Amino acid sequence: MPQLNGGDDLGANDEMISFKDEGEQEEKISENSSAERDLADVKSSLVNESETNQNSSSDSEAERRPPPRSETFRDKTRESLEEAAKRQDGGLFKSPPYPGYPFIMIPDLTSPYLPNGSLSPTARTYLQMKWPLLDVQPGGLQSRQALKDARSPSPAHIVGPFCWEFPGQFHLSNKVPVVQHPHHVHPLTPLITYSNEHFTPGNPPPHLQTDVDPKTGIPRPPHPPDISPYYPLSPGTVGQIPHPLGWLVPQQGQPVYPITTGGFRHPYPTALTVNASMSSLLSSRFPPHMVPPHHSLHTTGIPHPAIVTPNVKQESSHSDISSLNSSKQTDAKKEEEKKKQVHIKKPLNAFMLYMKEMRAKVVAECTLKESAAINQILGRRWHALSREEQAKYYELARKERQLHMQLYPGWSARDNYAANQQGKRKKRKREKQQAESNEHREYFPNPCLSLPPITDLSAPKKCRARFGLDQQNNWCGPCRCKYPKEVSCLVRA
DNA sequence: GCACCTTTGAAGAGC
DNA sequence: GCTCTTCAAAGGTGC
Repeated sequence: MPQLNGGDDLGANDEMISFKDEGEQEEKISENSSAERDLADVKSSLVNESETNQNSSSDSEAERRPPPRSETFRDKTRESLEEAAKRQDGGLFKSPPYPGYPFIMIPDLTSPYLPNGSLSPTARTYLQMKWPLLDVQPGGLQSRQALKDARSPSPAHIVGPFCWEFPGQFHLSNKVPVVQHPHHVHPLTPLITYSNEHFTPGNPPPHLQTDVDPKTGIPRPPHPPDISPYYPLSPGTVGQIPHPLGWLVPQQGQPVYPITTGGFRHPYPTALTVNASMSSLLSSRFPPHMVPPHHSLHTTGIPHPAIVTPNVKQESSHSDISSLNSSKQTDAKKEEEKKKQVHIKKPLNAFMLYMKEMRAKVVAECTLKESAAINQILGRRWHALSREEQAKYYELARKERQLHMQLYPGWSARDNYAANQQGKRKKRKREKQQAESNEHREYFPNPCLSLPPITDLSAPKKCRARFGLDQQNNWCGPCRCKYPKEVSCLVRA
C-alpha cells in the first residue's frame, strides 16, 4: 500500500518487482522454448503489435513512453526513492493535489441553478472546464440541456463505445449479479482532473457508431433519456438523467428526492454534504447490511455503485406494461433478495481507476476487444506513466478509499471474500496451483526452477512462506540462496 | 451460465 | 513481518 504520508513509494516496490520481472521474463523467453512460452510469445506479440499500432497512430504517446528497458521504470523508481530518502518530508502526498476532495469540489454543483433558474456561474465554469463539448450558456435552453447531459457524460461517455451503445444495460459479473452505473463509468470519474484528453472535442472514431435517431437522422445525445436501471424514474420524470457526479450528487429523478410537478425544486438538499460525523451517525443507526437494496442507496440516501444488489434486472423494466407483467416475478424475487445481503464492492485502486478511464481509449486505438489483451497494454502503459501522473491516480484512489470508509464504516474486504460462493474460486485456484506444482515436481526436482519466469522469482518466497524461516532446512537449495540473500545465505555463511 | 484470462493495487489470511 | 490469496473492472472465450 502506498505510504501516503510516509514517503514517495507509490507502490514503488511492487512496481519495481513487477517491472523487473517483466524484463527478465522477456530475456528468459528467448532462452526457453516450451509450449507455454510459445503461447506467451503469441500473446505478447499480440500486445506488442497492438502497441506498435498505437505508436504509429499516436506519436506523442510514443515520445512520452520511455525507451524499452534502457531507462527503465526501475531506474526511475530508484531515483525517486533516493529523492524521497533525501526529503523525508512525506513525499508526493504532503500536499495533495485535491485538498478536501471531493467535498470541496462538489458544493459548486450542489446548487447549480440560480433562483431564476439559470445556471450558476460556478457550475457553468465547472461544466465548461470538465466537458468543453457542452455549450453551457447562462440561462438558455442549451444550458439546461447541457446540464442534463452533464449529469451523465464523462470521458468515457464522450469518446468511448461503452456509453451510448449500451445505455442502461446491466452487466452480469462472473461472480455476483451486478448492476452497473448506467454508463459504466465510475461516479468519481467526472471529478478526475488529471487528463483533458477525453474532454477534447472531436468526432468519435469511425468504428464507433454514433447513435443516430432513425427518424430525424440527428445524432442522439450520448445518453438517451432512457429509464436508468440504476436510478429508476417514474413516468413523470422520464428524461431526467442522472447527474455525472453520480451518487455524490443526488439525482433529480431519484425517489429519495422527488421533484414536484409544480416547478423546479432545489434538487440538492443538504444531505449532499456528507461528512464523517453524519455518515458515522447514520451508519451507527443503520449498518450497511441494513441498507435497502433498491437503487443501491446508501444510508445517506445517496446511491453508490459499490453497493450491488442481486437480481435487479427485473427492477429495470423499460415500460409500465413490462413492469406490470414482471410484478409477480418481482415479488418472488424480492423474497430472494431479502435472503441475500447487499454486496458492497471494494473501492477501486489506482490502477483500476486508470483502467476505467483509459480502457475506452485503448479499445478505440486498437482493434482489440479482449479485455485480457487490453489489460496487458494498460499495464504497460501504467508503468510508462510518469510518477506525477500515477500520483494523481493514487491520490484519487486514496480519496475513494476514504470515502468508502466513510460510507461503509463496518465494511471489510473480508466480507466480499465470503460473498464469492464461499471461497469456491479460491479453492479452485489453489487446486490448480497445486496441480501445477505437482506437475513441475514430476519433471523437475526443484519446483523453483521449473516455474515460469515470473513465478520463478516468487518461488523462493513460496518456500519461505511454506516452511518459514525457522525451517530453512526444508527449503530447496535455490531458495536458500536465491531469495533471502540477506537472510538465508547469510545464516549459512 | 459460469469460470477464466489479464493487469495492478489494497487488504485480509496464514505462516 | 513476510508471502499468498482474493477481489475490484472489463469483455471475449471456452466449457
